[in-house]
Amino acid sequence: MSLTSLKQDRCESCPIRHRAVCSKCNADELLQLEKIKYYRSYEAGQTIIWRGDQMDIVASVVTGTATISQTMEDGRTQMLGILLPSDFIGRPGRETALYDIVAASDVTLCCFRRLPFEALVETTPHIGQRLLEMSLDELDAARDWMLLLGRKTAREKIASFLTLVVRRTTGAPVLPGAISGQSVDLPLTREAMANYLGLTLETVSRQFSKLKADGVISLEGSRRVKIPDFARLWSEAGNDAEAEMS
Amino acid sequence: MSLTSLKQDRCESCPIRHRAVCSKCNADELLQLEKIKYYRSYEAGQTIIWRGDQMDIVASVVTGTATISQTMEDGRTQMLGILLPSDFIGRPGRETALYDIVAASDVTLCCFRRLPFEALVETTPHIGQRLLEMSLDELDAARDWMLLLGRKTAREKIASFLTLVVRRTTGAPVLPGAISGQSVDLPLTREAMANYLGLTLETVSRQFSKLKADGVISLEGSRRVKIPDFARLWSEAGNDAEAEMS
DNA sequence: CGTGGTCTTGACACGATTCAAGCCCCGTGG
DNA sequence: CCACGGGGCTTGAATCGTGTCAAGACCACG
Repeated sequence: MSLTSLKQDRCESCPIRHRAVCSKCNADELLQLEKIKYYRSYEAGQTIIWRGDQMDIVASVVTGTATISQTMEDGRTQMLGILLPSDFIGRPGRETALYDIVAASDVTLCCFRRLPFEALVETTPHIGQRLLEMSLDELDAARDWMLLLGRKTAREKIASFLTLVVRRTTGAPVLPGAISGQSVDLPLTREAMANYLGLTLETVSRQFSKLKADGVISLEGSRRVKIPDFARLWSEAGNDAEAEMS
Repeated sequence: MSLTSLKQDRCESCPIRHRAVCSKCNADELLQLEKIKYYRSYEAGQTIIWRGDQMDIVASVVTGTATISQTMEDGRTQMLGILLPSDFIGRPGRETALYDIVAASDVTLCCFRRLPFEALVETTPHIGQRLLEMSLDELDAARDWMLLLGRKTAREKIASFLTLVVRRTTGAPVLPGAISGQSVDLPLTREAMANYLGLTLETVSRQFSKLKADGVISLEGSRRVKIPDFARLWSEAGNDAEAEMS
């Protein structure tokens, strides 16, 4: 439970200044936000928010990775999303959390008390606009994941996940050829991947072994994957061959 | 391909006036919208939008039911959502459609050309605010569905779907006791349910038979279901016993 | 009365889970 | 320095749930 609270740097130099909920704000609006913000850190493994908690704050992820997940009474859990720097936590107008948020690595958040933030959303359109954009992007991501969960095989799920990791770590849209031969670190354990993909950890492990045996990937230790041919991986993921690899 | 276009009634008397994207608008703002809107109808089964289509419009569903879905190259398809009256189609800033939209019944839409609509979103905050609320609601719905797709058994999926239908047709939050003994019509075919639930139509059919054999439901024809004990159905759906049946 | 669409049911196959054992790596303490 | 322990990971064998393929029932409609 060691969490630090610190009053903080100027927003100007913030690493997520240009992508977070504040990205459209001008200098004036930024000042408003600066007045009500504070940073807070969590250690890897800590639960940041429990389902059902009172939500008195909203926040942006500044550094680290967190997960959104939901757990059934009997322990089955489904991860609903991964939160990376600049992603937003909480929802204006919502009083209690619907999902668990857990720090997957050490995490620091830029927090705002909910009520003042809501007031700001009303008065400064740029925040609301950016929040809308981000929400719609998340909605698209959730829907893509629904196809994966509902219809893809275990092998396709793993391949899809790997393309996701590649796109996230290399950043933005990439040409298939350009990124073949690269290695990426997996940000999640086998168990966490299983929860993300709607599988068991044993199935995840087996599919990694099979993809390796088939030459689609090679493993450099259990948490680092080399992808000799990205286009091959892409097609293993069950994606349209011609689809833009957004 | 018989679709009608008609210039139309005043927004004042619109059946979705108080729930759609325009619900927060005042009289002035409504006038602005009225100037650029037009109605358009589709017959059951017609595809309203194909994935990849140019999206020159956005729209609200006025009457009828439509589905959002995504199909893989080999034909596997996953339904991503159901669109009911007042639900919104399209996204400001997006040029091409990511998903197929299909009329599940006869449907009429209230359409706006995208560019003028986007301009309006910028200038009239009430539209943007409402759009944000609606998007966040859809995001929550999508996430709940992810748990279903990733972790629930076929039986739980069917039971969950039935509770969804009950809640939608009886309207809003309901007390468990109050709605036991009611019958509801299923708005989808077995195949459409299968696509919604990530199952095959045979599995859907079998689970209906089993739930009937176990006394959880009874069938009045294949498209009408009677639920003698809603609390029982609710627990079959794998939901927390104490959770508010929102 | 025939036709096509929707739904049900059965037999079988297959993919994923479950249960179990054991490996590897790393940090801790004797 | 090495033994120990634990977490993360892999692998195997058996089981179970769902998909696949196929046949036939039901029903509305022409």
